[in-house]
Amino acid sequence: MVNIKMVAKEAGVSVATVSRVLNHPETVSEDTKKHVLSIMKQLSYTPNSLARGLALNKSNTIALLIPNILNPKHMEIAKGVEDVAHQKKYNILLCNTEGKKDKEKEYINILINRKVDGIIFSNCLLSDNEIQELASQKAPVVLIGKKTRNDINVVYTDYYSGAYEATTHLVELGYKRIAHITGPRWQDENIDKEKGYEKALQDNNLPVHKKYIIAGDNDINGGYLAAKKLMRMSEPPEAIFAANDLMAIATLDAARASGFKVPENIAVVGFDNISMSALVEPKLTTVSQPIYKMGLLAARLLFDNIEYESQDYVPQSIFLQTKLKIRESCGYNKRVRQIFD
Amino acid sequence: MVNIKMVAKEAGVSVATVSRVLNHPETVSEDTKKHVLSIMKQLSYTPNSLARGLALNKSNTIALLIPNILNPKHMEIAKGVEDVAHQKKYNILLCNTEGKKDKEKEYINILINRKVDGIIFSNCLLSDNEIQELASQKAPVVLIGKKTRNDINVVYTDYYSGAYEATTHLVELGYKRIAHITGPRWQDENIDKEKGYEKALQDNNLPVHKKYIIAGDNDINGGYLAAKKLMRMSEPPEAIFAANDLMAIATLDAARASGFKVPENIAVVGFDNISMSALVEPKLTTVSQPIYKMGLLAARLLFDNIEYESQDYVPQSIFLQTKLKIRESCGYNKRVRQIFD
DNA sequence: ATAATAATTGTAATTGGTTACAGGAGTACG
DNA sequence: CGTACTCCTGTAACCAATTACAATTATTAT
Repeated sequence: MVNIKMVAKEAGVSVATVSRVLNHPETVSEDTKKHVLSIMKQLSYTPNSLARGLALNKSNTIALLIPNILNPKHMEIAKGVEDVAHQKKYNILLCNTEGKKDKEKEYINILINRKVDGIIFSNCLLSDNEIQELASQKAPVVLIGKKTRNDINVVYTDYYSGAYEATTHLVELGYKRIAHITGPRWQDENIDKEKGYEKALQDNNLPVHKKYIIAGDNDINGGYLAAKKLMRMSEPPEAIFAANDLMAIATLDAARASGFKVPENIAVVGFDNISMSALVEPKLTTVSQPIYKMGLLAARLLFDNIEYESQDYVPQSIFLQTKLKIRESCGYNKRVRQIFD
Repeated sequence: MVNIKMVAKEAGVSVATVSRVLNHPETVSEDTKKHVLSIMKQLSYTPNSLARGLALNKSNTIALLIPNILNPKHMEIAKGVEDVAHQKKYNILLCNTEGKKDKEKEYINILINRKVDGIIFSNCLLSDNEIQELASQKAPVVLIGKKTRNDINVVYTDYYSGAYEATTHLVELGYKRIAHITGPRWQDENIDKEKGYEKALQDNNLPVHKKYIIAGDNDINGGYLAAKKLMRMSEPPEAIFAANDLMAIATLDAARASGFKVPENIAVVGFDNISMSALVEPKLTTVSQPIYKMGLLAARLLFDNIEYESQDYVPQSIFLQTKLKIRESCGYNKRVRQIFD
C-alpha cells in the first residue's frame, strides 16, 4: 500500500508538504500542489484513515444505536442519518442493542475507544446522568425519542398528544371500550403514549380500565398475543390503540383469526405510519410521525455539535408534531354516516 | 484520556509489558500480569482502537453494503451479520448504496482506507473482475445473492428453482395467464427468477408473453404501479408472480384498488417470506428463503476468511434451497377443491 | 559452581499520518 | 544595502499502540 512517505519521495518534497496539500492546500504554492497532486494520482495514493484518526483523535465515524434492526421505523431513521452522514463524508457504525442496557453500555465503551465523533441513540436506555456524562466527556450525543434534561440534544415527537388525538378520534367515533397495547416501558415515548391515551379517556368521561392496557413489546408477535388476549375477553374492547404500527398490523391479523371484522367489530389505530400501514387491509389509521425526518434532523444536530467543538455549545431540543392519518381501520366513514344520518 | 504510557508508569513497568498483558498474557509472569491488570482497572484504561488498528493494519470492523436500507429483507440479513459480528467483537459499518454503482465504488474506496477487515455485499453491483481484484488485493469479500466465478465467497439461494416452483404452483392451480413483476435487472437473482418463471411456463406448454413481464423495481411503489398496469390490460393476467414480497403486498393493494379480489379474481405469489407477508390479507403465498440465515452464513464465511489469513484460502459457495410457503393468496384450498370435486 | 537454557522484561523501531516551529527565499521599503 | 515582512517548505515531535530484538534474571543441568 502506498503511503505518504512514498508520495513525498516520488514528488521530491517532504511528507509535511504532501499532508498540507490535502489538509491546507492554501498554504502550498500552486506549482507544488499540482505536482504533488499528480504524483498522488499516479501512485493512486489515498491517506490511511486510521493514521489520520490517531493523529487527530477523530475517526470520521458516527454511531447509531437502535434497539431493533428489524423494526422498519428504526430503519427509516437510519436512512435519514445515513443520508446526511454520507454527504458529510462520515461513516456509520450500526449497533443493535436489542433493547438491552448492558449491550448498549458495552457498545458505548467500544465506540469511545474507536473515537467515534458522535453517537445517535434511538430510544436510549441510559439514565439521564449516564447520558450527560457521556455527552460532556466523551462525544457529542443526540437522542431520538427520549425525554431528558435539556442539556442534551434531543429529537422528540409529541407522543403524548399523538396518543391523545388517536384516542379522541376513537371516542368521537363513538367507541366506549378502548384498549391500548403498549410498547416497552423503558422507552419514554411509550409512557407518554399511555398518558395521552388515559387523558383522552378521562377528558371524555370514559373510565380507564387497567385490564384494557396490555403490553405488546412493540413487535409483531407481542402485538398479536396482546390483541388476541383482548379479543378473548368476556367483554372485549370496541377499539384498540396500538403503540406502533407493527403491533397494529398484527392486531388486524389477530382480529381475523378471532373472527372480528375491522372496523365493524373492532377499530384499530396505530402509531408511526410506516409504509406498510397504507398497504394492509383495511388500511391502517395511524398517528403519523416524520420518522425519516427525525433521523435527518438528529444527524444534522449531531454534526452541528461536532463541528461547533466548543465549550459553550448549546444543546437543542427539536419537538415535532404528529398528525393523525385517517384511513380505514376505525371505520371513520361508516361511523360518521351513522352518527350524522 | 489515559493511555498505555500512563498505565506503564503507574505500574512501574514498560509499555511493552502492558501491551503484552493484553495481547500475549502467557508471556508475562503471573505477578506482573495481576498488578498491571489492577492498575488498568484502577485507571479504567482501555486501549485506543485507532492506534492498535494502525499498528496491526486491521480495524476490527467489517462493512455491510446493501442497496436499500428500507427493504426488510436486507435488514434481516443485517441482523444475521450483526449477531455474529458482535459475538466476534467486530463492528459493522453500514453502507447504503442505493443500488448505484458509483456510490458503491465510492464506499469501497473509503472502506479500504479505513482498513476494514472484510466486506459483505448484499446484491453487489461490481463486475466479477472488480470483485476479484478487491477480494484478492484488499480485503476478504462475501457476496450475497450474486453469482460469480467460484473464486469468491458467495451465499446464494436457488432463485431459479424458487421461481420455477412458484410459477408451477400457479400453473397447477389452473391459472393460464401468469404475469411476472420483476426486480431490477442488475441483480443476478432477478434474472434467475425470470428464467425460472419462463421455464415453468414452457415446461407446461404455456406461452411466455413479454407483455406479462413488467419491471417493478423491488419496492412498494414500483410493485404497485406494475400491478396496476397489469390489471388494466384488456386481458389481465389471472395470476401474478412478484419477484419480492414488498411488490407482492403492493400488488394485493393494487388489486383492491382495481376491484380485483385476491385470490378469486387474481392470484399472487411473492418471494422472500418477510415477516409481513404472513400478516396481510389474504396471507401471502410466497417463496421462502432463509434470509436471516444468509446473513449469518455470510458473516461466518467472512470471518473464516479473515481468520484464515493465508494465500491458499479456498473460497466457498453456499447454495441454499427455497421453500414454497403456501398460504392464501393463490386460492390453493378453493382451487384444489374445485379441481378434485 | 558454572554453563546452558528458559522465562521475563525493556528499548526502540514501526505503523501513517498531522502540525508546531524553524529556516530559507523572495520582495518591499526606508 | 539592510531590515522586515511574507510565503513556502522541511525537520522532527507527536498521536497510542505492537513487537523484534536485546538484555536481564531465574532455573536447570552438569
